[in-house]
Amino acid sequence: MSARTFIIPASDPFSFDECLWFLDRGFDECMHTILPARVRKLVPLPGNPVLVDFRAHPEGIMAELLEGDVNPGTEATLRAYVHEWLAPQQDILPFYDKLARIPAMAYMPEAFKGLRLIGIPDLFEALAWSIIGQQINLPFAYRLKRRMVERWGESYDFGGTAYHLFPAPSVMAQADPAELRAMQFTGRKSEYIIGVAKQFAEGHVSKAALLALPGLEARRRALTDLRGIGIWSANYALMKSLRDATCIPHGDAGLLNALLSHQLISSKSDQAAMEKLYRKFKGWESYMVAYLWRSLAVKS
DNA sequence: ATCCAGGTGCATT
DNA sequence: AATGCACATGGA
Repeated sequence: MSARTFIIPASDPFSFDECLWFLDRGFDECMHTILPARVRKLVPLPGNPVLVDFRAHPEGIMAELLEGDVNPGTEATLRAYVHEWLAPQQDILPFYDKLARIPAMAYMPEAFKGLRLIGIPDLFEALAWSIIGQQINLPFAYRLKRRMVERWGESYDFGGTAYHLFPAPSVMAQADPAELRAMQFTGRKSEYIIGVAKQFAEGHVSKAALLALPGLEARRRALTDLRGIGIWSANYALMKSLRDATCIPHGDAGLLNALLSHQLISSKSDQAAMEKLYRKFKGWESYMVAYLWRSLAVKS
């Protein structure tokens, strides 16, 4: 009999509460369920989805398998998944040193202590989500995602609560764009999502293939070659799914607002100030963005 | 009402 | 290479 409870160690500083904050920002999120001091998620281990309960533990995170079969490889795969999702073992102290050098951001290591960049391990999910979120407000984007997930994603009911997997590319590749359109996706977004799904289903795109490319620029190019994936979406997916540390979703509405509110730029077109700031976060650009996004939730 | 939302692709200069 | 525009709808 295999263990059903795992301790996933974290490197200091790590805050499970900050993870929960991100996962529970008041949006209609359908990919996990928040309970007091814990989050439950259907984790898509290959061929064997498992329902996992995550909560804080003195050493980091405690993960408890609530439903699903435990195989010899389950623990290792689950640990790898959590690393891609929450990165509890990433050493963020070098990033905090950089924050401390920017007066307007020097409060962040204390205010957001232990916050990690929360990832989206499934590359197709990250890309589809980036398409959904283009040029609309977040509450509406979450509503669209829920409609798509509930219509095409695998669903499991545990104790009266529905848990979902993000729809597989092979399923979305066969979807009728008119159905997405009827769910208030734009006609264009319907085409984009189904088109990207087809590229996955036909084997032209995969996370492994993207990782095998020689460098960031090649990866960016491979993504922006997809119709519907512009530079913003490519950088978003590289940051959230491949956990590339150096990606900035240039032009992002939230990022620009955060830069303005911290008076780090004088206007949304102040490219010079942006580049000057970004240079100071070399190697940690993605974390800089994540923390600026975090700051948006703090009332000014 | 009006403007802005986690933008992108395509047509026109 | 730069600029303009449609896309669709919700929230403030």
